[in-house]
Amino acid sequence: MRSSADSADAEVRILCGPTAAGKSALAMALAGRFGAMIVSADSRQIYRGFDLGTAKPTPAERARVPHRGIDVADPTDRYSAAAWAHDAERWLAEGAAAGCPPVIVGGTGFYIRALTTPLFEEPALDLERRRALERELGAMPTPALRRWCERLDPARAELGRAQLLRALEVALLTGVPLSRWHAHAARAARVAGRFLLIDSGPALHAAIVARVHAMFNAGWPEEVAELARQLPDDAPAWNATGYAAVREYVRGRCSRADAIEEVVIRTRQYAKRQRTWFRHQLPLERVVLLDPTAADATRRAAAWWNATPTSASHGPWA
RNA sequence: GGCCAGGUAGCUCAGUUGGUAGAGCAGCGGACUGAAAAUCCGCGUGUCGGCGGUUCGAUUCCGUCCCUGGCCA
Repeated sequence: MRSSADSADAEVRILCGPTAAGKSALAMALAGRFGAMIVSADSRQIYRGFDLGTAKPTPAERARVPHRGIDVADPTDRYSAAAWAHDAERWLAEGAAAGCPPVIVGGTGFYIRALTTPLFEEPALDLERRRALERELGAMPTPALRRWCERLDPARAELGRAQLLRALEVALLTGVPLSRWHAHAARAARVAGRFLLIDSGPALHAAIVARVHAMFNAGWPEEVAELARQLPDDAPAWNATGYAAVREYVRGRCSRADAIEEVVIRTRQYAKRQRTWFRHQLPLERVVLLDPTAADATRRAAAWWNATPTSASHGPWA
């Protein structure tokens, strides 16, 4: 049935969910079965050298299944959701050209949404003014930023520091509040997606503990010691979960046990934020939930893979 | 065995000159348009170690017992 296969490919398949839930293993299984290409939607796996602590696919896995979205930025670079969405369109086209149906796999929901629901069309910003402004705003305490934002773009004033900085930057550089840009400069989506939301539920906490121990045993501290030798402490890649704690450990400022405990806590908090994000930010009618530890998980994942866009919306709910 | 210091939220502790208690961390919920593994917001009933006594009223004062740590035997 040629036509049904074509329509199934019209929407890109997206595996998402909290960290350590088992997305990668499932993606590898699906890719092996359907000859797919994996496109990583992970804001930390993009950084070269940050391997063990980001649970990056191993060289062996990358030899077995073609991957994109890994090792595409230097740890001192500031990557972005917009950059990922732009690059991802290219990667998806590469997969199609090679005859590999692409599957997006990752926990960075914001990146994925930037692809399926594009960010607004940003006007060209004066680079020099932007740098100067960044320096000035960066030195201000968060409450001051908030007060200023209440004047320039009140709709954004309740958000976090990073969002306040962005709102002020856009308002001051373009003369138009960011929330107004959002309302009037929307872009049409070029990629539609359907989602398999992977979550192992109550088993996730234990899985995180096991994974953190495995990372330490695999030589994560050695990786961090080497990175710390080469990179400034404020390189953007360092704010990957746990890396700062492991750096403290390799510098002798805390015990191995303390570092492990800290990383476990940070990872759980991260997984919780991801759950909240996926629970509220995804288009529900395009989402199928799956517990990868369930007995029939592989069968159900394959069924999701083969479902046409129409049947996906009536698909099985976990 | 004796002396001293403690026993209050999951953890570390504060406090109540007697009117049943609150911080940090953890946890839970939420926000999220070019830093997103980021950045923020909200949420605190717990036999105040047990049992007696004094008191209108005890987590607080007294007695006793139990537990933990330290010192002395």
